[in-house]
Amino acid sequence: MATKVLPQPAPEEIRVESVLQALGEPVRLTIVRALAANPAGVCCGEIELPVTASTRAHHLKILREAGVLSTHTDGTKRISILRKDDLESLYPGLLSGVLAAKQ
Amino acid sequence: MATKVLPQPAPEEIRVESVLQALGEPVRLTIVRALAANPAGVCCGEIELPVTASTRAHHLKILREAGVLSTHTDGTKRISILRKDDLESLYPGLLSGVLAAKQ
DNA sequence: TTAGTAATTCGACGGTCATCGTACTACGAA
DNA sequence: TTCGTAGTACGATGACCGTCGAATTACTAA
Repeated sequence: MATKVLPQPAPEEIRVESVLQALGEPVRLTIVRALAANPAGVCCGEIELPVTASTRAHHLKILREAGVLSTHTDGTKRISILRKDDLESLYPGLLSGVLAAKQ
Repeated sequence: MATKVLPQPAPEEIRVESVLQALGEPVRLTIVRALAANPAGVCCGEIELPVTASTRAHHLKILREAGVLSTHTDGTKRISILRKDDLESLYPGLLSGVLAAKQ
């Protein structure tokens, strides 16, 4: 099965303002927490969110373009994975600090 | 000289969404970097920013209400200090990760 | 008291953003 | 091919946000 990776910024293109802005929204933070709990990747639609499908796609796009997550196709589904290593090397401690927050 | 501390959230009232949202704005990130470089505190007006005084006050208020910094009076001036310890205990690594980003 | 300085508050304006519904694309199954 | 499913793209709308100028407060110095 041929999988395709959706366009995303290279590590050196990632800007911290964009990452922080992406993380500073409740729905997107929920997505990031779900991805962190599933290192193997999560199908977008499986995350329970209080928004419609189009809004969900909108948030995933913002997270992907900010460099927070990576998405690849898998048939009709799309699997998203947290770019944990890239973020950790760019901003060591940032992600773990965010995830340490009690919800 | 009597100094007063401006109202700010207690550590248990600080929400990670608010902190991330506060940090995810270029002007405010500049302020945080300036405060991080001066642990003793900085007079608001001394930070070079591409905005007017009223906008500067607006950003400082957002940072203070999010729990990112603390402000106390010193005569006509107001000294702001990064709440490094509070943030570090709530979100270990977050602040250092943000500050590690090359500008 | 008077003048001057540092900073905030208020109201307004323009731009951005989260949200939705609808239409559309891509893929798999029958 | 036809249908159903997963997801995206587009346009519209209402809310929020960053910015500013003007007015105001708080403090110091003369």
